[in-house]
Amino acid sequence: MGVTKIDSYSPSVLTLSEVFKALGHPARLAIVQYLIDKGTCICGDIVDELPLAQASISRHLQELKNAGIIKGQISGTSVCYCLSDAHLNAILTLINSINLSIPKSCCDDECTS
Amino acid sequence: MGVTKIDSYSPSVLTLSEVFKALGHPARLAIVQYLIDKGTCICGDIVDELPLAQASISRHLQELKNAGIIKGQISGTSVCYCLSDAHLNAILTLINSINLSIPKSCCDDECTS
DNA sequence: ATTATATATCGCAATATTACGATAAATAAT
DNA sequence: ATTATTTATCGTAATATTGCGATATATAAT
Repeated sequence: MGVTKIDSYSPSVLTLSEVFKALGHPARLAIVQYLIDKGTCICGDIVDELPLAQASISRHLQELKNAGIIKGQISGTSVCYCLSDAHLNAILTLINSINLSIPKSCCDDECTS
Repeated sequence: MGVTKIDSYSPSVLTLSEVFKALGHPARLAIVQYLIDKGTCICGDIVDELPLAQASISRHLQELKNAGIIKGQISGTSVCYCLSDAHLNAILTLINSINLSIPKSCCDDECTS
């Protein structure tokens, strides 16, 4: 995160920003959307889905787990992941359903730059 | 973002992950929460609120603007910022109202590590 | 026991982020 | 015109993130 002054923020802001940060990478968001669609996955499912090495997928899954977004259950040699919180599922489908429609220059006529 | 393979994701995943990424820093989330509370701010308001230099606050405001989360309107020597999308406000208050309750180890008894 | 399968971790290189002071730019006030 | 005031940008150093191959670990199958 660069050189963030992590001690200067409230715990709730820190926790919530960690959740957003975890969702703020396209690979991890794609994993979450896969879970919204299919319910569960194992690491290999995502390896087949995204153009990343197995080690990289595993790292992304760990980060989602650390942020509390997914949880994993060991099942034989594999680990079955799912969304850890029903609220999160609701939030994400809500966000997806909304027309975010964010043009890169939202207000060129009234903004500084 | 390190070495992300940015060409391998759908535009919607990329856009949405950029929004999350922008919210994924405590200073920027604190700015957004300030805007939810007060409606508007100028750069100096946030400089008084957070323990960061003016240059750093300005950079964070630019990033929120680039992600389409806030917009700014020039007013004299200052720039008045506000949330750019009513939906976003709704999403954020929703998220804040939900008991996210994300323990760091959500499922130690069933997880790999 | 050996081999196959699945996931996690290590070590490294490339890149991105963060923060700061200094400075530029642009309007407002005297 | 000069001086404040406010925000944006530049340059730089410190740190974090990302991705990969290689390897470790752990269960399942033969």
